[in-house]
Amino acid sequence: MLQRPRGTRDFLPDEMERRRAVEANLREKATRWGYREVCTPEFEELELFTIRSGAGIIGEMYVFEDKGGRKMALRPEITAPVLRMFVSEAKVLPKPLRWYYFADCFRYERPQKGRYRQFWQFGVELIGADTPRSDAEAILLADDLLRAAGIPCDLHVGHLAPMKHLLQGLELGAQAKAMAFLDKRDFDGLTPFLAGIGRDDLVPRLRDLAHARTLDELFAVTGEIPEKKRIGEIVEILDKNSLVYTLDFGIARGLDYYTGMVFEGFAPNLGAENQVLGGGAYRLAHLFGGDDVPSCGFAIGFDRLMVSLGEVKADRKVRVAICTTEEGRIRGFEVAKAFRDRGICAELDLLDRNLGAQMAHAAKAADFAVILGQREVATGTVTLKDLQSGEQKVTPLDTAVAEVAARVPR
RNA sequence: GCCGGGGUGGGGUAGCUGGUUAUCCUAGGGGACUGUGGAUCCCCCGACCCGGGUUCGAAUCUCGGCCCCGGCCCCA
Repeated sequence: MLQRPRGTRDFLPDEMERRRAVEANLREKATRWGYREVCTPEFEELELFTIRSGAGIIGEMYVFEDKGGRKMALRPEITAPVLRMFVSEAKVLPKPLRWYYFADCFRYERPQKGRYRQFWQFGVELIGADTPRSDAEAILLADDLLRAAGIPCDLHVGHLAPMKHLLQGLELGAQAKAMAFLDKRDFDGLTPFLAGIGRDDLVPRLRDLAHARTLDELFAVTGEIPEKKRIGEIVEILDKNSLVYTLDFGIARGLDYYTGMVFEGFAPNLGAENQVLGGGAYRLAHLFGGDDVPSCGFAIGFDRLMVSLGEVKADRKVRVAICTTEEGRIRGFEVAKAFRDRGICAELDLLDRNLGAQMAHAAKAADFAVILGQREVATGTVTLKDLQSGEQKVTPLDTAVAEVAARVPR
């Protein structure tokens, strides 16, 4: 038996229906906010990703050489491709651009709960806006999407400015390290690190920063900083919209291209990999040869979302099973077509089963049975049976179709 | 890359201190039932992850690999 590649999954129809149902909710919501779908290639030049994230990520990517000897990579994320696309063909579109994508990504990592080597992201990029309101829109949209998906998510919202303000005396490498410790809330690691460079005086203020849950607590730590007004405006918008969230100025997001507002979302039932959403304000376009366009975006880990949702059933479509005796087999195709033409799912028996066996099958898989035998064929009628109630009647075909159509939920 | 637990029909399992034809449930196909139901009864289909070793004999013991689950690291 051939095995499927490690960290990948097969999806049976039940699961695909669940995934598509959730996906449809996400698309619908993003569309209502004015976001439109974009799509980029499944693979890109390797450099696109190393420019953004450094050569260190090569070990965690699917990298290959194409027949022309070019270094390529399966996309490990979609923000960089989208910004590449923006720079190469959308620079002149009226700003801001509101784009979303739903697509699969590939990372060569050790699989664990909610982490696969092929996984799907639903992401949003808001390009060319840099105001408290654009920051707030991204956060509110993220919340709206997670609600649409049915996930009770714990949203953490922060801003990098306060942390950078406190760390401004340190050299860049030390700043990055300190931020990584803070992001993990690893004060046991942070303290000796800062002591090692003679700055353990910062530890108490950093600790207070990471624990600040209100703006008063935040600014008590940082004092006046240039971003105070902007952070205040973001928070005001979130609060006026009754958003439930946690202020968290310990978020560092591990990447240096984030420029200001950052946020993350955590969902239950996920074990060690419980972050389902991450994003913030960033600047990337200049890396791909464009102007330094400010952007803001986030991505939702779709597979984690589905794991967190657990066992939910997608609504099943109304199905009609056409059950025939030998005399009705040919007419069955016409009858099935009449239902299909009205948008109703209709299936025929293909196995020469006797009527009893067809009915038994229909009872498991369908909502209605349409019985076609010698009598129906002779009189040009059908027998429509409601498999829930057990009621049945002999009617003309279009009456039967209309009756079933009336039962399809809209 | 590291640590722990696993891998038996499509799904779930018993066996696993080596020994006839590998257990049971479920799903699937057929029949009892060529004009009507998910019940019942009967039949059928279908599995020891792969490879080496020990042995008269391996699902069982052993080694390696692959994969799965959970965790560490990482997490763009």
